[in-house]
Amino acid sequence: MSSKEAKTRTKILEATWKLMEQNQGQGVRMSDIAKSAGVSRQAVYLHFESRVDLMNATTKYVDEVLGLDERLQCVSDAPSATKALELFIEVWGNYIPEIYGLSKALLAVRDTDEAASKAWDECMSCLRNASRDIVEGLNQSKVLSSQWTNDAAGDLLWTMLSVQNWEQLINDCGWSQTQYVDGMTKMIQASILD
Amino acid sequence: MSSKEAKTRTKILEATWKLMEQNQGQGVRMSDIAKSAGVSRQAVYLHFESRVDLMNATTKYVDEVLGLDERLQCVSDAPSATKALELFIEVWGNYIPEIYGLSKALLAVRDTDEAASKAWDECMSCLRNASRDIVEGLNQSKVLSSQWTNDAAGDLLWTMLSVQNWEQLINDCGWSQTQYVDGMTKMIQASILD
DNA sequence: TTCTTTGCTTGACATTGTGTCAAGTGTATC
DNA sequence: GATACACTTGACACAATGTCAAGCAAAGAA
Repeated sequence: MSSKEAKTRTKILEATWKLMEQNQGQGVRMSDIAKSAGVSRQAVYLHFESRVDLMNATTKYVDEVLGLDERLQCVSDAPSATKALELFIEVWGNYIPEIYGLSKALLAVRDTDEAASKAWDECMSCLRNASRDIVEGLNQSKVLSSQWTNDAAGDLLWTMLSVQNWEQLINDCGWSQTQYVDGMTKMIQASILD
Repeated sequence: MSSKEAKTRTKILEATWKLMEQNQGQGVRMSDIAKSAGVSRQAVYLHFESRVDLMNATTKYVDEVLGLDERLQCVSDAPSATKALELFIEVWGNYIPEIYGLSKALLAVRDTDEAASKAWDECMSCLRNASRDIVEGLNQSKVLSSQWTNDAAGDLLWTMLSVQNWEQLINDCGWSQTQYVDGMTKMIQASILD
């Protein structure tokens, strides 16, 4: 019964995800995760090498479950490049709250751990590539502001849509989710469109 | 000789600052700081309650030494609101690299420690107020884009100028310092000016 | 049914870094 | 010479990660 192993693994991943979101990525111990998953602390170490390894695996797991790629599908199907930009901001902007806790946890260890950094970058590269594609589309439709190169506009778009900016506007400035999406859309349109 | 006490205190603060910048705020232990300051580890605890207390004190110290307020003086003296915006972005943008290491360290503990959060917010409120003032000036000069309220534009300006955005553009996107200042200026002008 | 393997448990232990405590040292000052 | 002060020294408590070895219970093979 090798499915038992997989089941336990999934239980641990689910518990990790849940706790990370509950506590916004802060102060979640290995023993908390084990308890929440209904297994011993050591069982966690039988499935994952270390805390960082577990977090990376959880990131991958969450990514599969939530399916950002599929959500971004509708962006590719957009009738125009400008509409694609709008949809992109909306889809990603509404995705952030779902992954916020885990993101925070990953970002916190990113600086001290090479593997975590890689995991985060991998996750982000999806967004970065999407940003580049959008900008490329805008450029081909001749609506990209002439003051930017494709690369610069892509970097800016990607940076503006960072989890940290979302966090700052929502948490520190008290913006609502709709305010965020609307505001970001207006701001980005103003800065990179002609 | 109460000046000896102050001297030791300063030595510790200087050592903390130096190590934080050297290691970009990561993996700096109390014993490292003590050794670098040339005092015993316990001496550090005689001057500062805890690690977080020390970091907050260092933040204050650095703030005094570098004098952001004075640097921002030239912004107030600007001949026009639009020029003030330009100068603001330049002064702050060039200030970031000087406080980057310490900022990272402070941001890292911000989520787990109330006192650190307060210290950071206090430091940021200076920038936030400046952002508000700039926007207010732009509004009075009738050059603020009509799509924003004063508050929203202030929040956006402040968010765009975050240390994290600087970090992402410089470290992840490989922008140079000049590219950052120029890019930010163009982007912000495009988004909040008429 | 018995034997073995597999997945997990249990409890002990090493390690690292923070923070505390108490006794001791050296040195200006009265 | 006595005193107070700033710091040192070394031991300790504590929390969290990660390791190790022995054991247990159930599934599958003989």
